[in-house]
Amino acid sequence: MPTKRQALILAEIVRIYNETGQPVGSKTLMNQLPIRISSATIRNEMAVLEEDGLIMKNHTSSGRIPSTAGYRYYLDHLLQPSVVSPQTFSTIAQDFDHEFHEIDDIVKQSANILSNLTNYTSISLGPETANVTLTGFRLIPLGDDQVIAILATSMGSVESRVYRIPTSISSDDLEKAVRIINDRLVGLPINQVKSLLKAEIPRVLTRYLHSPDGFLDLFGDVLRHAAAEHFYIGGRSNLLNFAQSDDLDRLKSLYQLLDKESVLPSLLNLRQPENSSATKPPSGPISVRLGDELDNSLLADYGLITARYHVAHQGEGIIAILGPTSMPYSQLIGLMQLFTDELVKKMYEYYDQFHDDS
Amino acid sequence: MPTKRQALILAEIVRIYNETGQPVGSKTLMNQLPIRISSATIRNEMAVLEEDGLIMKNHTSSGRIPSTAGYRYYLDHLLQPSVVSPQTFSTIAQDFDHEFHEIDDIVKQSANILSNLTNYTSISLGPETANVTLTGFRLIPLGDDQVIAILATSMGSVESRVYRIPTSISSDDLEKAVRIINDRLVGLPINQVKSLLKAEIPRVLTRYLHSPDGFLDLFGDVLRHAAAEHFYIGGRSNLLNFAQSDDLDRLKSLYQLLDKESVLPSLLNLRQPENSSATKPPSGPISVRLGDELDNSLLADYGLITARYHVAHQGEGIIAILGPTSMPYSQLIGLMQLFTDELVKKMYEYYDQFHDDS
DNA sequence: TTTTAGCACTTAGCTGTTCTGAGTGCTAAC
DNA sequence: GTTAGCACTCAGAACAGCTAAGTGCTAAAA
Repeated sequence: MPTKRQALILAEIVRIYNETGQPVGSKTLMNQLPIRISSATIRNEMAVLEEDGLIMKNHTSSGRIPSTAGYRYYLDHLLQPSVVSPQTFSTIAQDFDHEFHEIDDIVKQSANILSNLTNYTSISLGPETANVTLTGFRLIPLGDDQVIAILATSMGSVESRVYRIPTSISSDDLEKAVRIINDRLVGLPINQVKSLLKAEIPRVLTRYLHSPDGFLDLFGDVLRHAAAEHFYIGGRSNLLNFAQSDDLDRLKSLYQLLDKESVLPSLLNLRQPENSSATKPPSGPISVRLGDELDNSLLADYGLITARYHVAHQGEGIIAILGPTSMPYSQLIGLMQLFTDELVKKMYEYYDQFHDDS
Repeated sequence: MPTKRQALILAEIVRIYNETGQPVGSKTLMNQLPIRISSATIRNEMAVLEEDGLIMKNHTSSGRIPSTAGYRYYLDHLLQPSVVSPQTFSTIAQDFDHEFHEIDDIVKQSANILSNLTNYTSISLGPETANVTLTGFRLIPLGDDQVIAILATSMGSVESRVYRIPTSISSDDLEKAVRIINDRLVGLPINQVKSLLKAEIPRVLTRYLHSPDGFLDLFGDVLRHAAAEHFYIGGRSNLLNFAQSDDLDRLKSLYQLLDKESVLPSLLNLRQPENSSATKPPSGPISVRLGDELDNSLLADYGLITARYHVAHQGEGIIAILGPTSMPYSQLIGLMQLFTDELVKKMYEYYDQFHDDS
């Protein structure tokens, strides 16, 4: 536990290091600190901070930079979000000023706006599909032997995919199957639909249809796509802004990491393993995880600012900023608060068009 | 015009430089060349090649590397495609061994396969939509006041998008409008549909509908999306493989360039300005353009291998490899020939499912 | 007990020098 | 026309010296 003065010094080191990118020495601190103490005193205090593992030096006679633990302490105890400038505010409002046809377009656009605003990479995931229900399933024949399968959910999201009609199944049977699906499954949560699809539905269909397999594959496929979480990543190329030029290999791996949809959920701390007290979910709508906490060696020098937002009747969405450990957290967190507010507003605007009954 | 021996030396320089990445000196050449001549003779010949602008040196006493003009000459006169190894062949066949539901999935996959195979970045564009016709348009109501608009083309491609029903228009009118569209436009080439949409259709609709604007916007939007060329880019991160670590900024610009859909057509030499004899379209199905020829200062050190392929009744598709000026062209061109063959085969396989009448 | 001035010490990074290896251009002989 | 030989050039590595920034420690002052 650092003393109050030590904390002040730590905060100042974080601030200056963020501004300059250079290690901070005792003299610089003496000139910048609001209290009048000598550089020698600061050196003594810094020695303590270093013993506590909150700051470190690159070599014996260099200034200090915050360690990951130091950032952690700063984030937990010292940081206060700064207020966002009015023009930033109006930039956001302006960028969102489109008419969106699909919720995913909003999510996608949010990632782009945020990465433009911050010059970091951002990851956006729309409101979760947890308690979303199936509202309809259609098969529309298209020409010769193609159909388009359309699956609609209570979220207003629509998944449509094109299939070849399995030759094993008659169009009569298809109609029957669609009717059965709609009769039995509309109104149920997607997750339940998924599990029913494995057990009950095949039994029911076999009773009425000759060979239900082709249809089941088709329905399962479109369902899987509808239920999948779609992450949107904005400003990938911003990763190049702060990469040291000597680790192109790591950078490449990182790029490939972001393209793998499978790692993003764990990165954003979804699907937490149940009793892992090690990395417990951060509290509060905005949280920051640094280095090791991201559970990926590639991200040792990175930080992730995650903001969760709630959309009534829909669930929780997430938007995050990925950048170097040293980011201007104070500004960014202030920005994220405002940003999610605007994003949620836009989403309500979108949903209100449909669900006036909510 | 280099002599035969000079050409031999040039080809060898290209080969060795591609293998080692290092400038090639006269002694190395003496050991590698199939003919027995001394290093001094080689030096004399190289002096001539340098005068002709085909090779150059980094500094007074370094080995030679091929200049862009040298590569150009090599490509036009000396290169012969090498034969692809059987295991590469089977890798390609294996990677294509999926059942694809949409033509765009094949195009997308082709970009991924090619970039994995070559460790370069690849750009893929499906068969052009030039003589593709509209085969149907549907509006399917979804719940409250959403519709999904579906536009199908003779290529078997389907574009579906979700819209809010414009409040200005009654569902009765919508049905009428859809009927009119189908009666008048089905069977016409997409391009013609586009132009009719600007002139005739609005007039016709106004006769039958109260306020056709909302519908026209909607139809125009889905049409625009259906007619747009969708480029798929595979292996973006491979750009990092051969980037000098000191030009991160250029690299970033390049990344952003590739994300701009608007520059890709000109990069692939589509929509050639009519009388530009400067960069005349390269002949043959596979062509290579280098440095300046790409008309983009960011690409001064890059080369683009473009392969065109023809799919009967559909049009021309393009797939390209983007890499450094120094690529193993011999292998890559051999590979591209095989690859497009496989790709075309796959596409016929796909289309044959629908158009048995072709 | 805390703070401060002073000083010896450390280190990265810059500068300049030297040395070496690879390669060239040229000349004179073959 | 070809080759051997030689002087010359240049990048890059290795090394030393210097400077600027910063540290830790000690002893005196507050």
